Amino acid sequence: MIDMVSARKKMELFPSACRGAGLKVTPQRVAVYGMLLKTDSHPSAEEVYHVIRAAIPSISLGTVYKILDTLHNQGFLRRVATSRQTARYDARVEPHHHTLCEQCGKIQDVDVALEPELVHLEKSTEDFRVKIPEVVFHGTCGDCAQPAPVVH
Amino acid sequence: MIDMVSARKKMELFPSACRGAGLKVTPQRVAVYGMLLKTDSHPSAEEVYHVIRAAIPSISLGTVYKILDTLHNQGFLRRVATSRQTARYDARVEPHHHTLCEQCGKIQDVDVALEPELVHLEKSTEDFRVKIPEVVFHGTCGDCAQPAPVVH
DNA sequence: GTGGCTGCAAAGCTTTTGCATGTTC
DNA sequence: GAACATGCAAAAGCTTTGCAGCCAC
Repeated sequence: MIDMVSARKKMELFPSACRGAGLKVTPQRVAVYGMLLKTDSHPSAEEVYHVIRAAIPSISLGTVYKILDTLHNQGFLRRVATSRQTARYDARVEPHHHTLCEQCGKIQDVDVALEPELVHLEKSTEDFRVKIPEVVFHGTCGDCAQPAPVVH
Repeated sequence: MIDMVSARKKMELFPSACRGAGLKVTPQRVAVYGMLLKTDSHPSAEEVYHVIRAAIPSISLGTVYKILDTLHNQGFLRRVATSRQTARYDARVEPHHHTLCEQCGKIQDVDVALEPELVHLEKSTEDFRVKIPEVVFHGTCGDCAQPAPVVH
């Protein structure tokens, strides 16, 4: 479920945040960031590309990759940890966690704070600076758990 | 740090565990599994391939991929969650967690139980069957945190 | 002997790179 | 106008697939 208030705020701040980071405000960047703010499906680069093409038909997949990389490096986006080949993106940079369906790859948000344990864990990892602690719940989603339909 | 006692036990049980799962016991499989038991570096398929080649020069990369896939499907291996393209493997299937260096990709084990919180988290995710809860600590490892050496 | 496994090569998917052109500031 | 971003195409990286021959059981 998306927090539209927070999403709108981020969208409003985006242009000045870009300029503050030395990035130019292009329609492509705005569209990619806006799209990621409006979804909770943690799309891949390819999925972002297909959605953006509806609004900006001239955009290229390579540009989408470059934008995702730039926004990730600047901290506008998170790359969700998965055990698959394809990168998945998330504009919610606030601490939260994910379920990952090993069958279909679906990623869902898990909004549970992990404070007391986290402090403990961070202390235990000397020689490593933790930026984002993320719990990945590997498993099977509701759709994939259902018995396969009988084919006659 | 590797628990050699546990690793030796697993190696001894491997042949019968394979047969029990309907898998044949081939030198290639034994070598791949044995190699992963002896390391805590969470190697990629390519890295496994290079090590195994020293013992079995005829092995091919495709075979390594197939073996890793088979052993993962049968629960002998975990695929570690990362935010990179390359899959990383772990023969320690018992619950434990990882640090992930966003710079160099290094993965290290974090051995802290997460029991009380986990129960809480599992309850909170209806419609999803959790198999493995894994904490990924995204951040920067000691080597990458060091200031770049001055070049004259 | 049979079914499954290996080795090889080709193909597929995801991502990166280089460069000319276009756009933001 | 300068610096940066885009679009395009080629290439690189990782993984899967198909098939003939081989091996474990």
